[in-house]
This record gives sequence, structure tokens and C-alpha cells, in this order.
Amino acid sequence: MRRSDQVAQDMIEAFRRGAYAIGDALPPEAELCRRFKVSRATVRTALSQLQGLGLVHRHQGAATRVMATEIAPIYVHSMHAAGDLMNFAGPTVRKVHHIEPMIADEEFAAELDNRPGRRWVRVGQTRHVLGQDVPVAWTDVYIAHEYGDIADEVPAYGNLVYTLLEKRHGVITKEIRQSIVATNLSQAMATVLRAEPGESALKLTRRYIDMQDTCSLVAISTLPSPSFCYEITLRRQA
Amino acid sequence: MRRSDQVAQDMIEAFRRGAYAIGDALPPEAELCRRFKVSRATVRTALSQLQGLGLVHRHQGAATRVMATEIAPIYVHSMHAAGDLMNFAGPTVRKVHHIEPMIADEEFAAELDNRPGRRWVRVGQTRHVLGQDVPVAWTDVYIAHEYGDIADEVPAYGNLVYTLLEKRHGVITKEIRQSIVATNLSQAMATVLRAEPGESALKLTRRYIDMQDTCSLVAISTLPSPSFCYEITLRRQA
DNA sequence: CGCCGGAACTTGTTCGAACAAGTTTTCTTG
DNA sequence: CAAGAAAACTTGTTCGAACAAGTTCCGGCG
Repeated sequence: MRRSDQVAQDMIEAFRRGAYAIGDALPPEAELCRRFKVSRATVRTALSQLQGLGLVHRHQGAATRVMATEIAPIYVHSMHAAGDLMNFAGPTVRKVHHIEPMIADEEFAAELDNRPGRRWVRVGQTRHVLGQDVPVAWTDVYIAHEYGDIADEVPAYGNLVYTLLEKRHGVITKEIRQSIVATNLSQAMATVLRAEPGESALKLTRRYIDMQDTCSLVAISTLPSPSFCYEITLRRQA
Repeated sequence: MRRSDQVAQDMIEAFRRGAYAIGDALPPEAELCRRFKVSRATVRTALSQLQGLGLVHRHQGAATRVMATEIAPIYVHSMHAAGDLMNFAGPTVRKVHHIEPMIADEEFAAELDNRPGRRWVRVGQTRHVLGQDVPVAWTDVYIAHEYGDIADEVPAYGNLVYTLLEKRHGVITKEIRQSIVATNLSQAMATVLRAEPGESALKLTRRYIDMQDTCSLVAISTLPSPSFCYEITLRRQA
């Protein structure tokens, strides 16, 4: 175990024991060095960890103070937009199969935004690992009719479609709601993805919500089982 | 301005200029020291910043590699630990079926932490919606042998197991890595979950990582298809 | 040809030291 | 006594160095 981890753990234990009250000043770093018999670099690494856990507050010149004695159990998942939304093994490229206007019927609206009769442009595409012929996913991208003009740009666009919506129409995506369900491959889907019908697959639905709480972009991806694993890392927050 | 900030800024500028392609290795730290005429500590501080921005990946022994050349907008998903990790419709209760020691063979270690021969205690359990007889999920919880004593406490413990690990042994969970794959129900699993064999299901694997980057707890859940949908909302950060 | 061990290389951790920069305390002075 | 200046103290940043630990590469051996 790293020495800095040992120091951090000892201090967390001391907090738990009630050695300090909230607001109390910790001993100076120099004192902690003597007490734990380590260098200042090690003490500072340990204090950084406590700071990261939200246990202490540090400020140049002032003593380190206790903010909390218990670790608040909040985890965050941060994600770089273009990054792990579609996190396959390595970069993938898009191959557009068709672009067509459509109108959402009752049933279909439930999949999109619960507004039957709304007009959309559907872009059907596959995703491929560079150089590979077999696709790793099928995705239907639904673009609201009023922004449908960007559909023609999609085939030659390397990035995710929502960034195009932002560039061309200034529609800022405020949040992304993603849901994941398991499904069995349909006959048609199995043919496109070169897999067996009935095989298990993940269905990812992503709804992009803008500043007006309107959803103008929906992407529904189907990913055959063995080729895909959806990973998230949740980090403890300050 | 701090020297480390200056170095970081210069490197970000170099990325923007296209000096490196994605996947390229950066020069070694020693080379960067010479180039910027600063100490290794300063270079490392700057590289940490780039890492925090998601621009580079660092790993002991291997060269630092470029992950992205532009700083992408970040979306965060924050979550209360005990909350939506297992977010079914309403609260669920645990029902423990068996507790047994085991040793990870080659194949199984791949599912856990890639350390064959490590000893674990397996707790097999189902989850039930309050008052319902049919389970909504089967979960195998793997506890590292050195903390195996907490296994006996699990059946009567209402919370998630990792909080027990924290309480009894002071093992702080720094991050949770969750992966989701689609699978078909095995005969045995179908029987327990009262479903049809071959039906699609989600397999959730959660690895709890502590401060030393060690994994001492793994939970593998199987959730039959229609009863479960995994939802996340990602918000743009301020 | 493939496998394995070792050498070379790269990043991670810790040490001791010095100075910079901000805060708190003490003391001087009006 | 109060206000301001100085001193003492504390954390922040950087340096140089050494060793630990992991990865990559190359060459020898079967």
C-alpha cells in the first residue's frame, strides 16, 4: 500500500473516531510529517485525497479545516460528449443506408417523445469498426422535421449528430436521457448485423433535450450481444 | 501564472494545432522537462491537468497517449450511492439463497478482477419487490476472502453490500465500474426468475474499486428483459 | 517459428529542500 | 486603546534525486 494511502486512511479513521469536530483545524503539514514519519509530499498527497472526498477544506496560508467527518456517498459519472456515448473497441465510422421523412403514429410516438403526429426525418445507419465489414450496431436517428435539413450532412459528418444540430441551428443539448433494455434480434435486424435471429442484444435509446425541454433528436441503437458492452464509471465526488 | 499551467496550456495549444493525432504517444516526461525547461514535478502536474480534461491517458510503464485533441463539453450523471444503482420500480428486498467460499479459476477471474487463484466468498441472492413472490433479479455478490466475514451479515442487512465493507473494514469505495451486456437466460436462471430460457436479459456487473485501485467486491446481476430498463440522465455541466 | 527472459525504457511514489504567497498573530506606534 | 506594520506561521509550487513498478522490445533458445 502506498504510504500516502496509509496516512489518508489513518486520518479518515481518526475522523470517524471523532478526533476532530467539524470546523476544527488540522495540525500543520509539518506536524503531520513528524507524526506519521513521512515527507511533506506524502502528507500533501494524503490531504488531497481527503479534500477530494470532501472531508477537509484547504486554502493557502490558512490551516486545513475539517468539513465533514463522514464521507458523503455521492457518485458522479462524467462523460465527454463525443466520447463514451458510443464506446466501442476503438473508433467507428458511420455508414448511412437511407434517409426518409416520416410521421409518428400513436405507437411510435411512445418511443420518441409522446407527441403523435409530429413529423420526423429518419436516418438509418450502421456503425463499423475501421476497416471491418461487419457492422457493430444499427442506429435509427430521428431528427425533428424543422431541423431535417441537416440529415443530408450526416453521411459525411464524422461526429455525433447532436453536435451538428448545435452547429447548424444553435440548438444546445441540455441533457441526454439514455435508456437501455435487453431485446432479441428480429429477423431483419439479424440479417443486417450478420447475427442469428433471437440472439440477445442491447437497445439503447438516447433522447437529446434542449434548453426549452424539447426533444428534437432521438437515436435508437441496436447492438448485438457479444460485440458490445456498455461501461460506466462512477466516481466519488467531493 | 503557475509554470505547470503554462506547460499545460502550451500542450493544449499544440493539440489544437494538430501536433499529435489521437492515439499518438507523447514524448516521455524527461523529454518534456528538457523541452519546457522545468522539473519533472511541474511536467507531471501539467499532465494531470490534461488527464483531468480527458485529453490524455496515463498508465504506469506505458507512454502517455493522446485521447482527444479538443476539450469536449462534459456531461455528468450524479447519483446517490444507495439509490439508483438498483433502480427498480419501487423498493426491493434481498433474499439470500446460499453463501459459499470459492477460488477464481482462469475463466472466472476474467469476470471479476483478472487475478486467477484469488479466493472469494460468493453470496447468491434474489431481489423482490415488496410483497411479490416472483423475483426481479438474481445477483451473485463476490466478496474478497479477506473480508469474507461480512458475508454472514448480508442476509439481515438492508443496504448495498459495499456500504457494509466500508463500515466493518474501512474500505472506501472510490469508484464503481458498471458494465451492461445483453444475454440470453440460461435454463437454471430462467427457472429461478420464472421466465423462459433463451429470453433476453440484462447482465449488470458492478466492480467496486477502493483507494488502492483494488477490487474487493463484485456484484453480477441478471435482470429479465421486460421487467427492467436501465435509465440514465446526463446533464451538461456548468 | 514461437516462447521466454532480460534489458531498456517509462511512469509512479517518495524524499529533502527552498522559496513564494497568503493568513494569523504579535508588537509597535500614534 | 486602536490601527497599522512586522513577524511568525501555514499552505502552494517547484526543484533535483532516487528507487519502485509496470510496459515494451529485442535477442537467444528450444
